[in-house]
Amino acid sequence: MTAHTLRYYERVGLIQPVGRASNGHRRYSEADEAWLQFLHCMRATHMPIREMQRYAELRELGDSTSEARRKILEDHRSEIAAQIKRLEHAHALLDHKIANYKKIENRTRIGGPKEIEPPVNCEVGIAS
Amino acid sequence: MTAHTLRYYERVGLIQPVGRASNGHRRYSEADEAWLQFLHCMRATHMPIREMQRYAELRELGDSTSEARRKILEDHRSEIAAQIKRLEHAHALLDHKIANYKKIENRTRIGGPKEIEPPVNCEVGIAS
DNA sequence: TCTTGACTTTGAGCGCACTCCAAGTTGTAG
DNA sequence: CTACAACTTGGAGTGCGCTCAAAGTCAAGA
Repeated sequence: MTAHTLRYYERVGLIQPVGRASNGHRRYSEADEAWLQFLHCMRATHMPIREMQRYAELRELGDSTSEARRKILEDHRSEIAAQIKRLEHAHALLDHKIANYKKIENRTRIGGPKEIEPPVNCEVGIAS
Repeated sequence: MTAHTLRYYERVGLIQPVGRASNGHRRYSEADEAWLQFLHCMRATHMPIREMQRYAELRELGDSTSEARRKILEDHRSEIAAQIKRLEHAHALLDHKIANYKKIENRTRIGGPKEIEPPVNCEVGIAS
């Protein structure tokens, strides 16, 4: 996280105005750091800034917003689960395609294969 | 994928100029569709358009670019693996936090707990 | 014949999340 | 005392990936 980003997050209300040293420089408390780490983790998993703002806002309002906050987290958790699924699917697809590329490279280096193999585009989405 | 996006992809060279019906409307072949599906899968896993362009370009150049293309796919596969790791970490974190929220909600509804439990912020990044 | 709707084009516009610029202040090292 | 680095501010700029607007063409249906 860059200093620019930290200031940006403060500007847009993701973090409360942070403590200052006597010279006016920002001093991040451990609580600030933990919160920033959490924000970072949410951003790294593509939670929109808007949603993080909403969460931060509720957090400021205190314990009565607990359920609303939990719902936000649950929604994001679902989103994460969906992302994982997409990624795993793509990962498998790439395994398939990479293996296919290797096969092709061997063919062209050493010569034709002993048997004619079917084109490996036997699955949707394997198009070269 | 919207029609807008399809035209955009054609404009930026992700797909070759596609066939037309007699009235000038685009007609996507099955090969086009398979390729688009692949592109969609890559985008859904955050491959940048730039990299997809590079891949498409190599693909047009024919078999001699096989290794370069494979490298692109391998790089993206690594990227995907890293993403999965991040997501799984975040998922576990959210499990933790959501459980904690539920605990808090039960406490406030029913009354104090029988025993004083330690605050659940026992791990980095669990800050409310 | 007229209307409707789906497509066509070029080029501009938008939302997101930063990212940087310019000008100013402060603390430290030489 | 001077130079420099590291911070401060408000506001502007950037890059990505779409997304839409405006004006035009064409085919089918009432």
